[in-house]
Amino acid sequence: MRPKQQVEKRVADFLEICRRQGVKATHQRTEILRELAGSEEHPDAETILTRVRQRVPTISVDTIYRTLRLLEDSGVIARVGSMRDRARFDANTDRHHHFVCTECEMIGDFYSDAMDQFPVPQEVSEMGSVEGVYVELRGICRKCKQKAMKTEGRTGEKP
Amino acid sequence: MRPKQQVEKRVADFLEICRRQGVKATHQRTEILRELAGSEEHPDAETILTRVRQRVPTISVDTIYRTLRLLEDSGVIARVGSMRDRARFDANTDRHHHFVCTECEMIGDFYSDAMDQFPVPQEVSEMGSVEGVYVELRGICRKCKQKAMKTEGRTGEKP
DNA sequence: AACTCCAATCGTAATAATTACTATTTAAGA
DNA sequence: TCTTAAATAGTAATTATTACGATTGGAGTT
Ligand SMILES: [Mn+2]
Ligand SMILES: [Mn+2]
Ligand SMILES: [Zn+2]
Ligand SMILES: [Zn+2]
Repeated sequence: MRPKQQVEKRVADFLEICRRQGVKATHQRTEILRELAGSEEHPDAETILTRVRQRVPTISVDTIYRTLRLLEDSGVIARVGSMRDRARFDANTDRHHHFVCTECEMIGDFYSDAMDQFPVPQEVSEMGSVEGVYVELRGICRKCKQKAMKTEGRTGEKP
Repeated sequence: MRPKQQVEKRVADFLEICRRQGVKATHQRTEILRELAGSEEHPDAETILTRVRQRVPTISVDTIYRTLRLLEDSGVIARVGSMRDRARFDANTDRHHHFVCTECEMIGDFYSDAMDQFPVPQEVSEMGSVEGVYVELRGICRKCKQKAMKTEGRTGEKP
């Protein structure tokens, strides 16, 4: 849960962007962004739908997906989590990267100047122009490791 | 197109793995790997299907997807290209990373010791244990840039 | 080489995420 | 308040991927 103040700042910024881009600042859009901006867990579309429904009971899947695309295109949110069955979303616009648990799909943020300022290799410049870097560190999270330990113990040599 | 010699080496290695793991070295599996190992373009499942069909006309989608999963699980191939609508596959098992064109989805390999030996930040160690790094440099490839130039010229100020 | 057996394949159906359609509603400017 | 085009809700369509059940064939045995 992110601080309410920050969340409302993000929502206000979005309303300004709507005005500038000439798109309507609807209740649905506002609530979807508010939900995402308040979360640190990079939820998927269905999770966002379920949660926003508590406040806007008639909201539709179409609106969820359409709004997420709109927000992504405006640079207000990003899509994270590679090659999984479902997309995950992120309202954190600070330059950062992700740790992904391959077991439970938990996604955590981390920051690294070294990674941000990584020099683009020659061979890449020859392929095209680089506009963004996506880094994902993959492994097993604390929680899943502990769970594995317990399971191992249960099937172990104890009488 | 990768050299035929290298491709056949990869296929032979796979046949050995089949023997060790007690799974059957079928014609279909061999041809799927041969196709993928011979390509440098990180094809998707449908592309692989189309191409393998030229040599094995009756091969089914099920076999393609099932085999790709088998090869991935055995570490013979990898899945690349994040958060797109379809998965892309890679038979290059050398440690390397990718440049991805956001326009045409072209994927190119690059190598970087610096990126491979990157120290894992403290905050990540606290989240869990890192087992792999996935890096994607995103941008616009040469070909797409030239195409954009031409289109711009056509709609420009020339009489 | 013929025999056996179970894993693998084929053709097709099912699933699940995402996108599209259309009648209805609503944000926002006059 | 009135107007209007954009946005939404409810539902259907699309698309990648996975599952199913009948049939085939790889590979070990005789
Ligand atoms: Mn994040
Ligand atoms: Mn590659
Ligand atoms: Zn986990
Ligand atoms: Zn391109």
